[in-house]
Amino acid sequence: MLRVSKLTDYATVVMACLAARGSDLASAQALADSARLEVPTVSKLLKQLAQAGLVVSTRGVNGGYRLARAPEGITIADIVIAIEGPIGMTECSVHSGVCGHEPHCGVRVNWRRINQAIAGALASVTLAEMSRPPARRSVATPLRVASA
Amino acid sequence: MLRVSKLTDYATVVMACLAARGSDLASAQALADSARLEVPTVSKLLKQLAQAGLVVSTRGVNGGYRLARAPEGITIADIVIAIEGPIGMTECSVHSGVCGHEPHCGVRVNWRRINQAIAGALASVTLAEMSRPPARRSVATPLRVASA
DNA sequence: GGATACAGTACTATTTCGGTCCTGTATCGA
DNA sequence: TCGATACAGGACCGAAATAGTACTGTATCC
Repeated sequence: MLRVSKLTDYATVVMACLAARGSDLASAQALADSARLEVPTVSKLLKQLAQAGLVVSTRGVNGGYRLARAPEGITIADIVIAIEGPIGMTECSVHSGVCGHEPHCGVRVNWRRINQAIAGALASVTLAEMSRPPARRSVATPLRVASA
Repeated sequence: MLRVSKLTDYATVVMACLAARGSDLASAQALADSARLEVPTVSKLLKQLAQAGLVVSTRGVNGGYRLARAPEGITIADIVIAIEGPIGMTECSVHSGVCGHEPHCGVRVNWRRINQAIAGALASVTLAEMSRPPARRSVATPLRVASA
Protein backbone atom coordinates (compact mmCIF):
# COMPACT_ATOMS: atom_id res chain seq x y z
CA MET A 1 0.00 0.00 0.00
CA LEU A 2 1.20 3.47 -0.84
CA ARG A 3 1.38 5.18 2.50
CA VAL A 4 3.19 7.41 4.92
CA SER A 5 5.08 5.80 7.81
CA LYS A 6 3.44 5.27 11.16
CA LEU A 7 5.66 7.93 12.65
CA THR A 8 4.34 10.47 10.19
CA ASP A 9 0.82 9.44 11.06
CA TYR A 10 1.60 9.85 14.76
CA ALA A 11 3.17 13.22 14.06
CA THR A 12 -0.09 14.52 12.62
CA VAL A 13 -1.93 13.35 15.71
CA VAL A 14 0.59 15.03 18.01
CA MET A 15 0.41 18.22 15.98
CA ALA A 16 -3.36 18.14 16.19
CA CYS A 17 -3.11 17.81 19.97
CA LEU A 18 -0.76 20.81 20.04
CA ALA A 19 -3.16 22.78 17.90
CA ALA A 20 -5.94 22.03 20.35
CA ARG A 21 -3.93 23.57 23.17
CA GLY A 22 -3.45 26.88 21.49
CA SER A 23 -0.37 28.74 22.63
CA ASP A 24 -0.04 26.92 25.95
CA LEU A 25 3.09 24.88 26.49
CA ALA A 26 2.63 21.12 26.52
CA SER A 27 5.25 18.68 27.76
CA ALA A 28 6.15 15.58 25.79
CA GLN A 29 4.56 13.59 28.61
CA ALA A 30 1.28 15.46 28.40
CA LEU A 31 1.16 15.12 24.63
CA ALA A 32 1.85 11.41 24.86
CA ASP A 33 -1.12 11.08 27.20
CA SER A 34 -3.38 13.04 24.87
CA ALA A 35 -2.32 11.12 21.79
CA ARG A 36 -2.24 7.76 23.58
CA LEU A 37 1.33 7.18 22.42
CA GLU A 38 4.59 6.24 24.16
CA VAL A 39 6.59 9.12 25.58
CA PRO A 40 9.91 8.24 23.85
CA THR A 41 8.13 8.06 20.52
CA VAL A 42 6.48 11.42 21.00
CA SER A 43 9.78 12.92 22.13
CA LYS A 44 11.49 11.72 19.01
CA LEU A 45 8.79 13.18 16.82
CA LEU A 46 8.80 16.52 18.61
CA LYS A 47 12.54 16.79 18.18
CA GLN A 48 12.19 16.32 14.44
CA LEU A 49 9.29 18.73 14.25
CA ALA A 50 11.29 21.30 16.19
CA GLN A 51 14.23 20.96 13.83
CA ALA A 52 11.88 21.52 10.93
CA GLY A 53 10.64 24.68 12.58
CA LEU A 54 7.06 23.52 13.02
CA VAL A 55 7.12 23.60 16.81
CA VAL A 56 9.22 25.58 19.28
CA SER A 57 10.56 24.11 22.49
CA THR A 58 11.15 25.60 25.91
CA ARG A 59 13.53 23.85 28.24
CA GLY A 60 13.55 23.54 31.97
CA VAL A 61 10.85 23.11 34.58
CA ASN A 62 7.40 23.86 33.16
CA GLY A 63 8.92 23.79 29.71
CA GLY A 64 7.36 22.07 26.75
CA TYR A 65 6.34 22.55 23.15
CA ARG A 66 3.94 24.74 21.22
CA LEU A 67 3.23 25.31 17.55
CA ALA A 68 5.63 27.66 15.82
CA ARG A 69 2.76 29.30 13.95
CA ALA A 70 -1.01 29.16 13.59
CA PRO A 71 -2.54 25.80 12.60
CA GLU A 72 -3.85 27.45 9.44
CA GLY A 73 -0.26 28.06 8.39
CA ILE A 74 0.92 24.48 8.78
CA THR A 75 0.11 21.90 6.12
CA ILE A 76 0.21 18.14 6.03
CA ALA A 77 3.01 18.48 3.50
CA ASP A 78 5.08 20.34 6.11
CA ILE A 79 4.63 17.49 8.59
CA VAL A 80 5.34 14.75 6.07
CA ILE A 81 8.50 16.50 4.90
CA ALA A 82 9.64 17.08 8.50
CA ILE A 83 9.43 13.38 9.30
CA GLU A 84 10.14 11.66 5.98
CA GLY A 85 12.17 14.18 4.07
CA PRO A 86 11.43 15.55 0.62
CA ILE A 87 8.41 14.15 -1.18
CA GLY A 88 9.45 12.07 -4.17
CA MET A 89 7.63 9.10 -5.56
CA THR A 90 10.84 7.71 -7.04
CA GLU A 91 14.44 7.99 -5.95
CA CYS A 92 15.54 9.44 -9.27
CA SER A 93 12.94 12.19 -9.20
CA VAL A 94 14.71 13.73 -6.22
CA HIS A 95 18.36 12.74 -6.57
CA SER A 96 19.64 12.32 -10.06
CA GLY A 97 22.65 10.21 -10.89
CA VAL A 98 22.02 7.35 -8.49
CA CYS A 99 20.11 5.25 -11.01
CA GLY A 100 21.97 3.65 -13.86
CA HIS A 101 18.86 3.51 -15.98
CA GLU A 102 18.46 7.26 -16.26
CA PRO A 103 19.92 7.65 -19.73
CA HIS A 104 17.35 5.22 -21.16
CA CYS A 105 14.50 5.98 -18.83
CA GLY A 106 11.57 7.64 -20.49
CA VAL A 107 9.38 8.02 -17.45
CA ARG A 108 11.60 9.92 -15.05
CA VAL A 109 10.55 13.43 -15.98
CA ASN A 110 6.92 12.42 -15.81
CA TRP A 111 7.32 11.17 -12.25
CA ARG A 112 8.44 14.67 -11.34
CA ARG A 113 5.08 16.00 -12.46
CA ILE A 114 3.33 13.41 -10.34
CA ASN A 115 5.46 14.39 -7.35
CA GLN A 116 4.27 17.92 -7.71
CA ALA A 117 0.67 16.82 -7.82
CA ILE A 118 1.09 14.73 -4.66
CA ALA A 119 2.90 17.53 -2.87
CA GLY A 120 0.13 19.88 -3.90
CA ALA A 121 -2.50 17.55 -2.51
CA LEU A 122 -0.70 17.31 0.82
CA ALA A 123 -0.12 21.04 0.93
CA SER A 124 -3.79 21.76 0.36
CA VAL A 125 -4.79 20.44 3.77
CA THR A 126 -3.84 22.51 6.80
CA LEU A 127 -3.40 21.38 10.36
CA ALA A 128 -6.43 23.48 11.26
CA GLU A 129 -8.59 21.43 8.90
CA MET A 130 -6.98 18.23 10.12
CA SER A 131 -7.76 18.78 13.77
CA ARG A 132 -11.27 19.90 13.02
CA PRO A 133 -13.84 17.20 13.92
CA PRO A 134 -15.50 15.45 10.95
CA ALA A 135 -18.04 18.29 10.98
CA ARG A 136 -18.78 20.57 8.09
CA ARG A 137 -16.85 19.53 5.04
CA SER A 138 -18.11 16.38 3.43
CA VAL A 139 -15.65 13.52 3.13
CA ALA A 140 -16.58 13.34 -0.52
CA THR A 141 -15.56 16.93 -1.13
CA PRO A 142 -13.13 16.83 -4.04
CA LEU A 143 -9.81 18.46 -3.35
CA ARG A 144 -8.19 20.78 -5.83
CA VAL A 145 -4.49 20.39 -6.22
CA ALA A 146 -2.89 23.74 -5.76
CA SER A 147 -1.00 24.89 -8.79
CA ALA A 148 2.51 23.69 -7.99
CA MET B 1 10.88 10.11 1.65
CA LEU B 2 7.29 9.49 0.68
CA ARG B 3 7.57 7.21 -2.28
CA VAL B 4 6.39 4.20 -4.20
CA SER B 5 8.47 1.02 -4.06
CA LYS B 6 11.19 0.33 -6.59
CA LEU B 7 9.07 -2.45 -8.06
CA THR B 8 6.26 -0.01 -8.74
CA ASP B 9 8.72 2.30 -10.39
CA TYR B 10 10.00 -0.56 -12.55
CA ALA B 11 6.44 -1.52 -13.38
CA THR B 12 5.79 1.89 -14.90
CA VAL B 13 8.91 1.55 -17.01
CA VAL B 14 7.89 -1.90 -18.21
CA MET B 15 4.39 -0.70 -18.98
CA ALA B 16 5.85 2.22 -20.92
CA CYS B 17 7.93 -0.25 -22.96
CA LEU B 18 4.82 -2.28 -23.66
CA ALA B 19 2.96 0.84 -24.70
CA ALA B 20 5.73 1.64 -27.15
CA ARG B 21 5.27 -1.74 -28.82
CA GLY B 22 1.62 -1.25 -29.55
CA SER B 23 -0.32 -4.48 -29.86
CA ASP B 24 2.69 -6.67 -30.66
CA LEU B 25 3.52 -9.42 -28.20
CA ALA B 26 6.68 -8.89 -26.18
CA SER B 27 8.37 -11.61 -24.15
CA ALA B 28 9.54 -11.01 -20.61
CA GLN B 29 13.07 -11.35 -21.94
CA ALA B 30 12.60 -8.68 -24.58
CA LEU B 31 10.99 -6.31 -22.09
CA ALA B 32 13.81 -6.85 -19.62
CA ASP B 33 16.26 -5.86 -22.35
CA SER B 34 14.29 -2.73 -23.20
CA ALA B 35 13.89 -1.66 -19.60
CA ARG B 36 17.45 -2.68 -18.62
CA LEU B 37 16.12 -4.82 -15.79
CA GLU B 38 16.63 -8.43 -14.68
CA VAL B 39 14.40 -10.99 -16.34
CA PRO B 40 13.09 -12.57 -13.10
CA THR B 41 12.15 -9.16 -11.78
CA VAL B 42 10.29 -8.25 -14.95
CA SER B 43 8.54 -11.62 -14.95
CA LYS B 44 7.35 -11.11 -11.43
CA LEU B 45 5.99 -7.69 -12.30
CA LEU B 46 4.23 -8.88 -15.43
CA LYS B 47 2.49 -11.61 -13.48
CA GLN B 48 1.11 -9.08 -11.03
CA LEU B 49 0.11 -6.74 -13.82
CA ALA B 50 -1.63 -9.63 -15.60
CA GLN B 51 -3.55 -10.54 -12.46
CA ALA B 52 -4.67 -6.94 -12.17
CA GLY B 53 -5.93 -7.08 -15.74
CA LEU B 54 -3.56 -4.44 -17.08
CA VAL B 55 -1.71 -6.78 -19.45
CA VAL B 56 -2.71 -10.03 -21.12
CA SER B 57 -0.38 -12.96 -21.51
CA THR B 58 -0.03 -15.56 -24.26
CA ARG B 59 1.77 -18.78 -23.45
CA GLY B 60 3.90 -20.97 -25.59
CA VAL B 61 6.47 -20.34 -28.27
CA ASN B 62 6.27 -16.76 -29.57
CA GLY B 63 4.10 -15.97 -26.59
CA GLY B 64 4.47 -12.85 -24.52
CA TYR B 65 2.61 -9.91 -23.10
CA ARG B 66 0.69 -6.95 -24.44
CA LEU B 67 -1.38 -4.19 -22.88
CA ALA B 68 -4.95 -5.16 -22.05
CA ARG B 69 -6.22 -1.82 -23.32
CA ALA B 70 -5.02 1.40 -24.89
CA PRO B 71 -2.34 3.38 -23.00
CA GLU B 72 -4.81 6.23 -22.71
CA GLY B 73 -7.05 3.97 -20.65
CA ILE B 74 -4.41 2.96 -18.11
CA THR B 75 -3.44 5.32 -15.32
CA ILE B 76 -0.53 5.46 -12.91
CA ALA B 77 -3.03 4.75 -10.16
CA ASP B 78 -3.88 1.43 -11.88
CA ILE B 79 -0.22 0.43 -11.90
CA VAL B 80 0.44 1.51 -8.31
CA ILE B 81 -2.62 -0.39 -7.10
CA ALA B 82 -1.64 -3.49 -9.10
CA ILE B 83 1.78 -3.65 -7.43
CA GLU B 84 1.19 -2.15 -3.99
CA GLY B 85 -2.48 -2.71 -3.32
CA PRO B 86 -5.06 -0.08 -2.41
CA ILE B 87 -3.82 3.47 -1.94
CA GLY B 88 -4.07 4.57 1.66
CA MET B 89 -1.80 7.01 3.41
CA THR B 90 -2.55 5.43 6.78
CA GLU B 91 -3.47 1.91 7.76
CA CYS B 92 -6.65 3.01 9.51
CA SER B 93 -7.89 4.93 6.51
CA VAL B 94 -8.24 1.64 4.63
CA HIS B 95 -8.91 -0.99 7.28
CA SER B 96 -10.77 0.16 10.35
CA GLY B 97 -10.55 -1.64 13.66
CA VAL B 98 -6.85 -2.49 13.60
CA CYS B 99 -5.77 0.64 15.45
CA GLY B 100 -6.53 0.98 19.12
CA HIS B 101 -6.42 4.75 18.92
CA GLU B 102 -9.38 5.08 16.62
CA PRO B 103 -11.92 6.02 19.28
CA HIS B 104 -9.82 9.03 20.32
CA CYS B 105 -8.29 9.83 16.97
CA GLY B 106 -9.44 13.09 15.50
CA VAL B 107 -7.46 12.95 12.30
CA ARG B 108 -8.54 9.64 10.78
CA VAL B 109 -11.43 10.89 8.68
CA ASN B 110 -9.30 13.70 7.36
CA TRP B 111 -6.67 11.27 6.12
CA ARG B 112 -9.37 9.68 4.02
CA ARG B 113 -9.84 12.96 2.21
CA ILE B 114 -6.11 13.15 1.59
CA ASN B 115 -6.12 9.60 0.24
CA GLN B 116 -8.70 10.61 -2.29
CA ALA B 117 -6.63 13.57 -3.35
CA ILE B 118 -3.54 11.40 -3.82
CA ALA B 119 -5.48 8.75 -5.70
CA GLY B 120 -6.91 11.45 -7.90
CA ALA B 121 -3.47 12.81 -8.66
CA LEU B 122 -2.20 9.38 -9.66
CA ALA B 123 -5.32 8.68 -11.69
CA SER B 124 -4.94 11.90 -13.62
CA VAL B 125 -1.82 10.71 -15.43
CA THR B 126 -2.24 8.04 -18.08
CA LEU B 127 0.31 5.60 -19.36
CA ALA B 128 0.12 7.37 -22.70
CA GLU B 129 1.31 10.61 -21.09
CA MET B 130 3.90 8.72 -19.09
CA SER B 131 5.58 7.12 -22.07
CA ARG B 132 5.54 10.33 -24.04
CA PRO B 133 9.00 11.91 -24.25
CA PRO B 134 9.49 15.12 -22.20
CA ALA B 135 8.07 16.93 -25.20
CA ARG B 136 5.02 19.12 -25.28
CA ARG B 137 3.58 19.49 -21.81
CA SER B 138 5.59 21.71 -19.50
CA VAL B 139 6.86 20.13 -16.33
CA ALA B 140 5.33 23.02 -14.48
CA THR B 141 1.86 22.29 -15.79
CA PRO B 142 -0.41 22.08 -12.76
CA LEU B 143 -2.39 18.89 -12.47
CA ARG B 144 -6.04 18.90 -11.61
CA VAL B 145 -7.15 16.24 -9.22
CA ALA B 146 -10.10 14.43 -10.67
CA SER B 147 -13.21 14.64 -8.56
CA ALA B 148 -13.00 11.43 -6.56
C1' DG C 1 7.76 -34.72 -28.48
C1' DG C 2 10.95 -31.18 -27.65
C1' DA C 3 11.74 -26.25 -27.16
C1' DT C 4 9.98 -21.95 -25.71
C1' DA C 5 7.78 -19.03 -22.52
C1' DC C 6 4.42 -17.97 -18.95
C1' DA C 7 2.55 -19.46 -13.88
C1' DG C 8 3.17 -20.27 -9.22
C1' DT C 9 5.69 -21.00 -5.06
C1' DA C 10 9.42 -20.75 -1.89
C1' DC C 11 13.62 -18.90 -0.04
C1' DT C 12 17.19 -15.43 1.41
C1' DA C 13 19.73 -11.18 2.18
C1' DT C 14 19.33 -6.41 2.71
C1' DT C 15 17.33 -2.32 4.15
C1' DT C 16 14.13 0.36 6.56
C1' DC C 17 11.07 1.15 10.27
C1' DG C 18 9.52 1.37 14.87
C1' DG C 19 10.76 1.56 19.36
C1' DT C 20 13.92 2.04 23.45
C1' DC C 21 17.69 3.66 26.22
C1' DC C 22 21.39 6.59 27.81
C1' DT C 23 23.97 10.80 28.44
C1' DG C 24 24.11 15.79 28.20
C1' DT C 25 22.27 20.54 28.81
C1' DA C 26 19.15 24.31 30.10
C1' DT C 27 15.78 26.33 33.20
C1' DC C 28 13.10 26.99 37.38
C1' DG C 29 12.29 26.88 42.28
C1' DA C 30 13.57 25.99 47.03
C1' DT D 1 23.69 26.92 45.16
C1' DC D 2 21.62 22.69 44.43
C1' DG D 3 18.25 19.57 42.85
C1' DA D 4 14.28 18.46 39.99
C1' DT D 5 12.19 18.85 35.63
C1' DA D 6 12.24 18.59 30.75
C1' DC D 7 14.27 19.06 26.15
C1' DA D 8 18.62 17.59 22.92
C1' DG D 9 21.25 14.34 20.73
C1' DG D 10 23.03 10.05 19.67
C1' DA D 11 23.37 4.94 19.78
C1' DC D 12 21.26 0.68 19.62
C1' DC D 13 18.29 -3.42 18.59
C1' DG D 14 14.53 -6.32 17.01
C1' DA D 15 10.90 -6.83 13.64
C1' DA D 16 9.07 -6.29 9.29
C1' DA D 17 8.88 -5.18 4.50
C1' DT D 18 11.46 -5.07 0.25
C1' DA D 19 14.21 -6.73 -3.52
C1' DG D 20 16.13 -10.27 -5.73
C1' DT D 21 16.76 -15.28 -7.00
C1' DA D 22 15.75 -20.07 -7.86
C1' DC D 23 12.99 -24.02 -8.83
C1' DT D 24 9.04 -26.60 -10.51
C1' DG D 25 4.87 -26.83 -13.28
C1' DT D 26 2.01 -26.01 -17.47
C1' DA D 27 0.57 -24.46 -22.04
C1' DT D 28 1.62 -23.68 -26.88
C1' DC D 29 4.07 -24.03 -31.25
C1' DC D 30 7.05 -26.32 -34.55
